Amino acid sequence: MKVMKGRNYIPKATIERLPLYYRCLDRLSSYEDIDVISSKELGGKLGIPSTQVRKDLSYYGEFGRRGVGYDVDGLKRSIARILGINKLWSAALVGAGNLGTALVNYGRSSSMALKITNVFHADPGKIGNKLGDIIVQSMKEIKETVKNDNINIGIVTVPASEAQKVTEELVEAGIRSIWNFSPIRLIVPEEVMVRNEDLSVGIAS
Amino acid sequence: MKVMKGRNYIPKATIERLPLYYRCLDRLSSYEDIDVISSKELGGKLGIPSTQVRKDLSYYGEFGRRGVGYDVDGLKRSIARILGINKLWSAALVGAGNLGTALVNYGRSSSMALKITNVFHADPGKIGNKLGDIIVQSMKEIKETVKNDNINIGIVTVPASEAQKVTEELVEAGIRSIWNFSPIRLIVPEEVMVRNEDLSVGIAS
DNA sequence: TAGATTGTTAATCGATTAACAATC
DNA sequence: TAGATTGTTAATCGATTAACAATC
Repeated sequence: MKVMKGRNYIPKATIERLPLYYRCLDRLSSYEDIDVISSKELGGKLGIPSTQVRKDLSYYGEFGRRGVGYDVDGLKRSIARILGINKLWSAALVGAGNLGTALVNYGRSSSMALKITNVFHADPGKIGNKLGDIIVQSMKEIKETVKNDNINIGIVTVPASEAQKVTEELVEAGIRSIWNFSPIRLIVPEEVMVRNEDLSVGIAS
Repeated sequence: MKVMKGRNYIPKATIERLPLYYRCLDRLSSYEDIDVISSKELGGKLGIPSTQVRKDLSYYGEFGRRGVGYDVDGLKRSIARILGINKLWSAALVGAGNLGTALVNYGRSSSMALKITNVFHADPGKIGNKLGDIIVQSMKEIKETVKNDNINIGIVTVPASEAQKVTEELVEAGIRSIWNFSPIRLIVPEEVMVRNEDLSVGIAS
């Protein structure tokens, strides 16, 4: 039970902070034109103690220069490599409602780790419409599109009543990772990964 | 710095598990017609060790019967009381974009622990529009409305560039809990609680 | 050199789990 | 009574923070 912990164990909490560092650095390099940042400054922007920033990074290597700080672009690239953000994952979103539209917009503005390449919708009235520069497709095209375009992730933003059906279509089309925004627990084969983002849980604390 | 810990400290992790227990119990009593459940069974459904279930609950009181288990309905109601799910919280949403609209719809259909009673938007073009049966109000009215209508929670669904400004207005209006959907970390006075629901972090793990 | 800041070790703090008496 | 299961204490495990030598 305490076998195999090894020297190379990395805390879950650390892994979850990496995306925060990444996005902060991305913003710094894009909009603020800052070349070098100290752990204190980076932490300050995120509400994380400098000592924790350094500890987190130290699990993966030495990225800073003592007495100076971290090169923003360099550290950004290093974290990208750690997170596997280099290869952008392709995602198909099902449900071109308000939430779907919001997510597509989100994806354009901020640096998501995935790119929504296709949008599907059941209601024929919406098919052919554009969300940003993505044309809404018919559900009938899911299977072929997922295969041809090598899509890895399915995003479910349909009403609860349709969520399970849509999920099954995604799985059948070959999707193995699903990001579920509907308030129901999806039933999927074991090999399919579901991440639930149930907004209705809300502030319960 | 280690002052005031007191006997009545409750771990953050415990508090975050309560909604899970609640929803599981709710499902059990609604659909499965189960009256009594052991910590082992309840934990099993959630992937949580029985010993942790018992410890979590023990922070709040004694809800079970030794040798028997927990009364499903009774425990559900107890947790509801702890979480304050009985009294529905009122929330003001700022930003009547796609995400804001999606949340208002969500709130109507599923059982959120809060009710969105007002929607505000900066762009004058949208003021007076209806989201469901809520009329979009001008930002100028925030302060007065929050006070008159006794609103507890602010939901921020504006673009990143506006989020901090909007937050300050909410805080000034007397809001002490903020649910932040913008991708930036909000700066707030110590007494204000922020829950970040940053969708752009996405599937990064 | 003097000041700044990293990377890392050790100490502290917080959360989980094991063990078990109490009780149904 | 025998078996089951709670509530709680103590032990363990994991994460954060303080402290500081190394180094720019």
